[in-house]
Amino acid sequence: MLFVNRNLLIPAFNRFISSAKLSIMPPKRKKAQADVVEATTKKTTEAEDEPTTKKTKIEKKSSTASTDLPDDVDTSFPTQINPDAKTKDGRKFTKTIVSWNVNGVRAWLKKDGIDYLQKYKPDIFCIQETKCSQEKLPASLKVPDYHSYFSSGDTEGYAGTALYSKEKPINVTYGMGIKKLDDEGRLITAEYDTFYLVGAYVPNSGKGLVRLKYRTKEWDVAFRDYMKGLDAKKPVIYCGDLNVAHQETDLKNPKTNRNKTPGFHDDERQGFTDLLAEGFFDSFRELYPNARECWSFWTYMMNARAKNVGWRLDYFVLSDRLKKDLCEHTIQQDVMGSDHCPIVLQMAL
Amino acid sequence: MLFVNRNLLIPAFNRFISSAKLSIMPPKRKKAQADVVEATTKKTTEAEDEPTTKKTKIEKKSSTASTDLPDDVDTSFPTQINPDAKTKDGRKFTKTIVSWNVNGVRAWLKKDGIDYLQKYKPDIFCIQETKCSQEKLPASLKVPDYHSYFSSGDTEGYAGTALYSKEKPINVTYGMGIKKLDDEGRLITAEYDTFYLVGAYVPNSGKGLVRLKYRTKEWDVAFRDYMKGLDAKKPVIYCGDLNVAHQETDLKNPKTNRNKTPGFHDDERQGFTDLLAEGFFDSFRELYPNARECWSFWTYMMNARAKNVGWRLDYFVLSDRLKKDLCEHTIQQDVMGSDHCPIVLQMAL
DNA sequence: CGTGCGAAG
DNA sequence: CTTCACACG
Repeated sequence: MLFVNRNLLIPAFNRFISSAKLSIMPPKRKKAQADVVEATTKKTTEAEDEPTTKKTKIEKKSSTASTDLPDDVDTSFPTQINPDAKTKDGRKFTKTIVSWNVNGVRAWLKKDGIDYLQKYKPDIFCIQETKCSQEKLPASLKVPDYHSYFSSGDTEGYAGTALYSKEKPINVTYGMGIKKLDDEGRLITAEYDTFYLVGAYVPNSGKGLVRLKYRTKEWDVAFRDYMKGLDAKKPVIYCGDLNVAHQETDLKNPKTNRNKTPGFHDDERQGFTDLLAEGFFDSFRELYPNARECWSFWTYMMNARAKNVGWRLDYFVLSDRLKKDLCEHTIQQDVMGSDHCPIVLQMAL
Repeated sequence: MLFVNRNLLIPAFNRFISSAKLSIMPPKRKKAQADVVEATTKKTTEAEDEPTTKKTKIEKKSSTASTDLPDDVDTSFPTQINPDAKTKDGRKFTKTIVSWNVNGVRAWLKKDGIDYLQKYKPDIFCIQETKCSQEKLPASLKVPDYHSYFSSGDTEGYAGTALYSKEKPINVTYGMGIKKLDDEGRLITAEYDTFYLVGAYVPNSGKGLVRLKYRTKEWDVAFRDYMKGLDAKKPVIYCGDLNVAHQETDLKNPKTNRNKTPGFHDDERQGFTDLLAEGFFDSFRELYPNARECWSFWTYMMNARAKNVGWRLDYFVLSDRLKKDLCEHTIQQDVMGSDHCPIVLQMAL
């Protein structure tokens, strides 16, 4: 009969694999990315993440970095969790916290994303962009051994966050108590004995930066106050998709994206700087100031992940007084299931 | 690594097959359908195609039909094209004409629907519900040996028809010359030496029959006039998705759908009757007045095709004076790629 | 259920 | 590119 040509299944199956569930090959890191040759028939769409520079660069020995560094400086960072992570002064970690923008919790579920919990058993698991109203949350999101909390906004299928916790928090709150900023389900705060855990999906400034003002003048400002308030009571662990690449080394193409693409506008970067100035630190950069290609996000467009053209948008930002308890920060770049990958914080708390 | 469990691929692959490209099993016809047991956890959604009757019917020897007939009456009809089809008076067919509602020409293309042309090489091939504006028509829709004509409406991705012809028609027109009815790309007329070929996607009356008036009082009325006009000049072959099940034997569940579901409202049926009264005939019923389960459409919902709960919505309606040239009418129920299947007319012209 | 749109990222 | 909403069938 028509359509029963079994041979047709092979390429279809391959397409199926590469498109959907799983990727066998992790993205190549630490390889000369400046040499990646652009497709010759490049449709000048938005050039978002692709530099238009085609100058035949003189090859360097190990030109892995988007910002140059002497060859003897260690630019590496961990992408695999260290089961023996310790603080500087030798105390072993006691808590594992994960943050992951899952880009649609229902799609992520179909890709068996939830298995992550079974496999890595973090103490706290924050996810962003659930894109799912309370009513439509699949039952399979409930997981044994975890208390779970879901926040969804007013607009169906937009934004939304969730928090899983082995230990039942003392208290869980949603938003920062400001109506205008709390209607998109972007913020969950869990209070524990010795710290606050804040999971956030910071508003994207939008195409054409149409929402830049809302993001920087409203959200960032109010959120800074919110963090100060918490920090005055207990130290804070703040994590999530912060929708900003702080420095030039936090995205592949700083030159082409600066003040053009949401996530790398000077105002967004300044907002992050201002937050840190209030007594917080970027735990990843604390541990790996010279790390390069440390992306946690690759746009689905233009094959960015395969080419490792990415951004670091996901962070653990901690109260300064937690610095002594910091053990490790991992970026699990080979875990698939979203356009972001999970980031993992290990603390001795 | 996570997500590399090869065993997970098997069910995923099965789901992939059954959902998308191809179905290995043709729908079971001519089997006792009245005995099909309803799923016990039946969510009373709309009961559209499912009778709510659960009375334990007394089994009949061969209760294939939705309307009862003596056991010795032939209720069969061809689902495979007859390469030797002849007229009543023994003249072999010279022309093969196919009509198929493809439910999105781009999705249909991905399912290799276009291969149908290579395989069956009809002289004329009419498709409905292309759901594609002119600009977005994929290049692969152009096929060697065929002249092709595409009509698309004003609203993106809605309705639309096309016509392929081996022989170049004398003339091709779109619509019936009435602005209000011509803005959805529903009608293509090709003039040949000895006949007109009209391919149509008749407006669906819509959920809640919100568009019943437009369909019956405007479209049906105007279209009858249009047909009369053509028929006055040359005999007409009119085909397409007429969005009506004419008689009770033209759908699985006449009782539950009558005057409720679009396609089986008395006004729609009357419209069809009125058209025939102008000097046309339903070529399928002419050849197979007692045929049962002769569906050309199964809703994607409720597993209707697997259960063979369908409708005959696709027709070849011919000018009475073509009756002598009629050879065969096939309903290719095992050709997949849409929620409709192709219907095939063979004529000695 | 499945197709296509349009918004969002 | 991929998600989701919504419309339509």
